[in-house]
Amino acid sequence: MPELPEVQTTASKLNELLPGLKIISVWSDYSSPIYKDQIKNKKYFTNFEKSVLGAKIKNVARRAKNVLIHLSNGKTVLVHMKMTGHLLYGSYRGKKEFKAEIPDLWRKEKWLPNENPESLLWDSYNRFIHLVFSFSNGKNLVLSDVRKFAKVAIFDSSDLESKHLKHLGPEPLLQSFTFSIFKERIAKKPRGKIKTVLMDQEIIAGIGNIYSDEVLFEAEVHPESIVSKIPDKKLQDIFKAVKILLNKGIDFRGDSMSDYRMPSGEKGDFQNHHKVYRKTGAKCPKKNCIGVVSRIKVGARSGHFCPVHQKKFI
DNA sequence: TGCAGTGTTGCTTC
DNA sequence: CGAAGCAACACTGC
Repeated sequence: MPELPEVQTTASKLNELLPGLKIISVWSDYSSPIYKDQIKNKKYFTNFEKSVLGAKIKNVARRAKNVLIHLSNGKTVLVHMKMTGHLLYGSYRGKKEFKAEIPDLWRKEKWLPNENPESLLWDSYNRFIHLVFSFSNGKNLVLSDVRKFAKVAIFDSSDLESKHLKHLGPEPLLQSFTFSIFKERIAKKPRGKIKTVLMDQEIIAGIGNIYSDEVLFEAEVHPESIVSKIPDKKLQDIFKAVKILLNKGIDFRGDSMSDYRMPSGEKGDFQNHHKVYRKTGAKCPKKNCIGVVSRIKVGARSGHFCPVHQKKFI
């Protein structure tokens, strides 16, 4: 779910909506175990609150699968949505005034992201709201998360790349991410299975289970192929497919097969364009291929592929 | 009814 | 050292 295209969609939308807004209050049920860093207990939350209150949003960006909310005071709020986290922007029943106690009410009543009637489906997610920023314009940014894996932290903006995001691999959609860089990165795991290596955030940032399956289908490489055994020609196909599919994911505004939603609560569309992901038993969509999509465990994840035309290099 | 499976990451174990 | 397993959590579907 939130892989690079989903996080990019969220960050881009928020970057249209939030810059210039002033944070006038922040609420969180900090007893929740999700706030691994500063927001895990009351004392830390007070510090978090101090750092964001009164600050203006400068802009919102993405690095790997992290949403980065840069503030005017030199701080950055980092949000990782993990499996089921959502950043939603909207109003509480159109009320202008916000009171810090209101989230308890939201859990029972209605949250209307962006006042979009279709978003009523999100009513059922009210009780999973764990963090609320409210802004000078009467609107709010909330983090809802059923499984409570999402991570929120605040850092000095200047420390981000040099310290907190240092371990991450390069951004695959940058021009500077060339074929030779790609080869250099995956060569760090010569004995790894290609699907697992593509999903390793320290090797390349942003690819997860959905896009790795789709990339390998496109490149016609079996997910269990061993990195060092894959011929150069095939590596080029994988490299091209990474760029194509991540861009396609962004063009379709993310993948909502599971429960990813945009900040408005609307669905993305990439789930309607899968070739193999969660298509077990379907006929291989490649022209003239007689294969049937099968599913195997690769590492601890399920991988979907066509056993006929995706070649295994071992 | 019960249990396997679900997008991610990071810690523990071997 | 690297790779594999599993935990964090809650819900869905077979």
